Amino acid sequence: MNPTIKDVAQKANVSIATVSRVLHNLGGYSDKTKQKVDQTIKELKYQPNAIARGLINKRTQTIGVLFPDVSSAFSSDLLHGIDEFVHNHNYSVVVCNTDQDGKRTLKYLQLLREKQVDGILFSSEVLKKEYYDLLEDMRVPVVLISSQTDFPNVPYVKIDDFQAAYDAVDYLVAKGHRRIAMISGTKGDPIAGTPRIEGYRKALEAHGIAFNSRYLFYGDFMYESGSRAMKTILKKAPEVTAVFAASDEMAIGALSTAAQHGLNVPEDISIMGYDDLRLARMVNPPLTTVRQPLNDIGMIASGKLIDMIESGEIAQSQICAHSIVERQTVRTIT
Amino acid sequence: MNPTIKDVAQKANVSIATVSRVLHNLGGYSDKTKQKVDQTIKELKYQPNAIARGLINKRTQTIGVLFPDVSSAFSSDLLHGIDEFVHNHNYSVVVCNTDQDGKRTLKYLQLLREKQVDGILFSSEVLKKEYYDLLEDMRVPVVLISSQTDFPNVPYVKIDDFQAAYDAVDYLVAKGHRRIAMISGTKGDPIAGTPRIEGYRKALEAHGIAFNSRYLFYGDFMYESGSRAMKTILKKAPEVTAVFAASDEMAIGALSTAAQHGLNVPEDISIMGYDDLRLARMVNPPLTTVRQPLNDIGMIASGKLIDMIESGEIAQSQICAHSIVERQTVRTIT
DNA sequence: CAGGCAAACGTAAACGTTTACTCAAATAGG
DNA sequence: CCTATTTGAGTAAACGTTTACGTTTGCCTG
Repeated sequence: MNPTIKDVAQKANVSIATVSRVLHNLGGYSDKTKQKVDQTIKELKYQPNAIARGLINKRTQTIGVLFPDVSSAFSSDLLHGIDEFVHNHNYSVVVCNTDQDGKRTLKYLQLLREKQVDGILFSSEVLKKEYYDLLEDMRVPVVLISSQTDFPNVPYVKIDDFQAAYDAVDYLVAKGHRRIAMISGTKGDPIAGTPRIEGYRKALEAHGIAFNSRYLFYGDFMYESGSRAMKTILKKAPEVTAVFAASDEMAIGALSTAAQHGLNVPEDISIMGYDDLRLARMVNPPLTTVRQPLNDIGMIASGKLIDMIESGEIAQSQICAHSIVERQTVRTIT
Repeated sequence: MNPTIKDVAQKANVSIATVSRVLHNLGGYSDKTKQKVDQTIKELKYQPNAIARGLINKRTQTIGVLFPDVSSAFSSDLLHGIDEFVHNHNYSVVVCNTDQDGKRTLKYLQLLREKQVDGILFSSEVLKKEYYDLLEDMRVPVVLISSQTDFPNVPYVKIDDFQAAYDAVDYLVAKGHRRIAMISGTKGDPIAGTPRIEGYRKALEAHGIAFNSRYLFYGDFMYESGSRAMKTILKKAPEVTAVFAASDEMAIGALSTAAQHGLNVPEDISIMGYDDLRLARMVNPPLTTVRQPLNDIGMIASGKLIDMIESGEIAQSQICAHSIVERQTVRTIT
């Protein structure tokens, strides 16, 4: 249907090898032939077939990206960075939405294997043994995003969750708060759960504030759960002056609930988020939060992955810098 | 490296044709051979190579999706629906972020061609002649999302923008508003711009309210532009009682600005959005808006595209139903 | 002017499948 | 028991590239 390299060769009266050579600037042909070939390529509007190429050099110039939820603001910020970097380096991205479902994840991994992707980016999920085994089998480089693992040869890029939470709470304390509640992520989550809780505890302790389990609440990172948690905070621990949420979405849920209960933020209660999604700037008042540079993280992870693909060497994990972005949901208590 | 069909054939003492046959349940082999083959497939952990398969049947089971901005909430809602449908039908998705840049778009189209995608989903952008020509050349089915075209053989799926805007304004009028401003999208945008403005005008006229160009403002669908527009509304047309924004993001920008100017929404001014992104529920007060069923639109468009790929026939365009979702940013004026 | 060498190009195998064609053995029909 | 048909299987071409290797030509050197 589409013209092939063979068509070009025939029309230009050369062999396909020659066409291939001029296509790749490999030398071994005269200027005259180059001209002739270039010319007929234009005439026929010839486009190389990446599939055929992939078959022979065992490279598809494609990477697979797995997200627990593509439609979340978190994932799409990451995806933006990934897409940009990856395309700039002549790769493409195929996205898969795991829905946090092990079966689905495994299925997608199989799919990516069949499609011969050159590497895999695995985001925001813990790398289970069964995933790891399959990945090992595939002999394909993997890098984790916003996650972490002890399995060998799997670098990750993320921020320091413990430190970020610590800094957030430290910030709150510096602003004069002492009765600080936390809306944590999913209970037992070893990546985005426990470390952030630990950061919260340790920061409290460092300032001589006893950890009070009545001030610790669990959500699932989503808006509704933040909203629910805030309701119980308001009921059971109304003396709290500040709430630290382990995600912006939960923080915003808390914010709305507070407002709906007639509280002013930050006058009556301070709220601090985690992530710095685009959202955080858009709510009102704008959310003070700890920033994960998601776009950069996406780019860095892609960079590492492509390095691994092209060099065959294992990249180093990287901890990116977080920062606190002060907006208007935290007040100073005097 | 990985075992191929040939390895399986050798180990099982059959020909590769036989292996291929049992792989595809084509019949023409005894139970005994099937068992033997299935067995060795398991032993070798054989996985078919989709690249080789793609080369021969000229199908990659992959579709390309172009977004102006993958990281927008709008795109990611669409992507969610697309991803789900597409994967359920044994295709994969490769995403491209055009940044609304013609050069980039063309480049991606080329890329998708080289990668031999089976079809293309083109979202939220007008199909320029140069894109269309290239697409024609590629001989690949295309369907437009949230866009429209007169070019033949390119179906689209979207809502009725004129009617949706009309209904929104009609709703506002029914609530007693008469001085209604509009924050429109990009000036001259033939899809998401003009028709919505027309809906606004016509709805006004239908109720005997004269269109007043002082009440029409232009943004670019993004948060900041809504915010800016609101500022000028407040300054130049403070008598306005309701603002209809052509996107949720702009509506939310307007909302924040109103709040920052000490106005209560909806008591002092009503605001209505357009899209019903996840965001709309999260701001506060929750945004009244006209809903585009983005997830469904993504699924429907994917369905049409896959139909076209598999049947070779051109699908019908489809206008999806919009609806007004009442939340708390519009008040009744008596 | 023979010999050698580089430049310019062609030949063909390989990548891992699918599938049209062929063929032998088994079975069925008369 | 012989022929016709079906069943079970193998052979090889094809998909569109890349690339190792081979071949031809012309030119330079001694």
